[in-house]
Amino acid sequence: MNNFTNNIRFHVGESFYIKDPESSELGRKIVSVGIKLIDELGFEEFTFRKLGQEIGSTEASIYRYFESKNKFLIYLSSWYWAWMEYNLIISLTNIHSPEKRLERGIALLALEPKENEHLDCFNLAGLSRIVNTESSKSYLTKDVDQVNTEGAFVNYKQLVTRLCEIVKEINPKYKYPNMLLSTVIEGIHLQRFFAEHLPKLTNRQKDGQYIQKFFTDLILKAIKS
Amino acid sequence: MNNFTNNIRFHVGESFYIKDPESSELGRKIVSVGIKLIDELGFEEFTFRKLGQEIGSTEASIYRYFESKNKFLIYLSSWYWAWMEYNLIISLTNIHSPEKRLERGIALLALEPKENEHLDCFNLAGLSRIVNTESSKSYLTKDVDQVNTEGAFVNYKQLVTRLCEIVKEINPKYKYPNMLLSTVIEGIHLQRFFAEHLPKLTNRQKDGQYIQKFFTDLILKAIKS
DNA sequence: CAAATATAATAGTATTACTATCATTTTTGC
DNA sequence: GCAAAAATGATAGTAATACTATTATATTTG
Repeated sequence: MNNFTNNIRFHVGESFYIKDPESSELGRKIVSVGIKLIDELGFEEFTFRKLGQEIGSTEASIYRYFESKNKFLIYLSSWYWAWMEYNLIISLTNIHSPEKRLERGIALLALEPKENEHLDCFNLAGLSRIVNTESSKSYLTKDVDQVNTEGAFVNYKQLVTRLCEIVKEINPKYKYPNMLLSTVIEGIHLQRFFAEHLPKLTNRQKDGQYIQKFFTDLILKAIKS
Repeated sequence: MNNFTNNIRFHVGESFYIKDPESSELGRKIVSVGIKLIDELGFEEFTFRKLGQEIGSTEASIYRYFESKNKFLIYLSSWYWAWMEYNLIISLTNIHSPEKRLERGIALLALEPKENEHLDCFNLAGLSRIVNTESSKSYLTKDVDQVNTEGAFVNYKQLVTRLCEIVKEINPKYKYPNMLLSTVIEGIHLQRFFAEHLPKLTNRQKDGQYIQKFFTDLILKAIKS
């Protein structure tokens, strides 16, 4: 059914939780219902109070796991990127052509997990929607430099770096691999959002893979020398 | 010194203000100091109370101009995009080659206005930074469909449409002009932000024009048939 | 100059984003 | 099996936010 072993854990920097939520029943409930609530309400309307009520616990208990809802969001995003990197590694195993590797990478980034697929307490479809819509709010703030030094974005940067290496294999002279990859990743999120809410900013096609195709085409043409 | 006449006004949909801020001294103060405060504090920390104190007025008075700080942000963004469209029109006058037109369009989008340049009560450098960093927060919310029907994004969409037309001139068969342009516009904002705060996600170069060059290169390669 | 309108001053409400305290339950180490 | 430690629950409290309401005072306008 799935490729995961029971032993794998995705690492999130310790600055972003007070107590590891994967270490207790309550912690796992906070994560699973937290994902559901952010997905339903949006990050602005989501509060620890509402989450407490939903899981039959209290605000105070949640604060023993996470310092703030911003750190909770960073925690979730970081986990997501660690999980994506793992997926990437698996998806690229034994694929040798760098073009194929890059294509597969984009495909993975553009893929929306199936509803109800989950890994431990993480609902993947919900988490993917959250990262899509909410995660930019974790860096578009005045404290970005602070949380960055605490490691909020290492998992994300590592994934970008990994994909950049493939670009460099294809064209070592290409001057903008990091810009290209970060533009593409954020662009995928944005286009997914636009397709649903601001369709005049996209070119939706019957073919469900058009976002992936657009970005694959974009990236491959860009790095051709 | 500048190209603007005293008679030009940029149109923002009426849903986004209660009373036209350009119609009174207080209104103009709200806008000019509002821009300054959002720029300094970030949108999350910005409040009407702080703005009231800063301009020697009260929260209640500001609420007579704007229903909420979200609508204020939409107002500012809409004004910005109307202004950008006007700039674009001027910048493209008498330029006939569509490639040149597109290049100039990107250059304009990537340009950061000089400090202290302003048009009426709008400080352009500050407003540009706000649009860069904060404006995505006006659509990445659960009420995006509602504000969209009220016209929050018409000015933005219109600019995208205008640029798409140039793309279609160059290659009428290109399938993704809207995706390409919205990706590029948002990408420019993102890369500017990354250059300052998350440099590992960019490829900063000594040449101050590298963002513009990257996106021009990207877009022209993408639409080549 | 009266009437209309805009602004200021003040107060109030429900909610948020926390922190603090203390009692109770659960876990653990011996 | 029990005491000590740790985790959770229950409750309360604070400062700030995002507003709304009321009334008084300026300012504009016909």
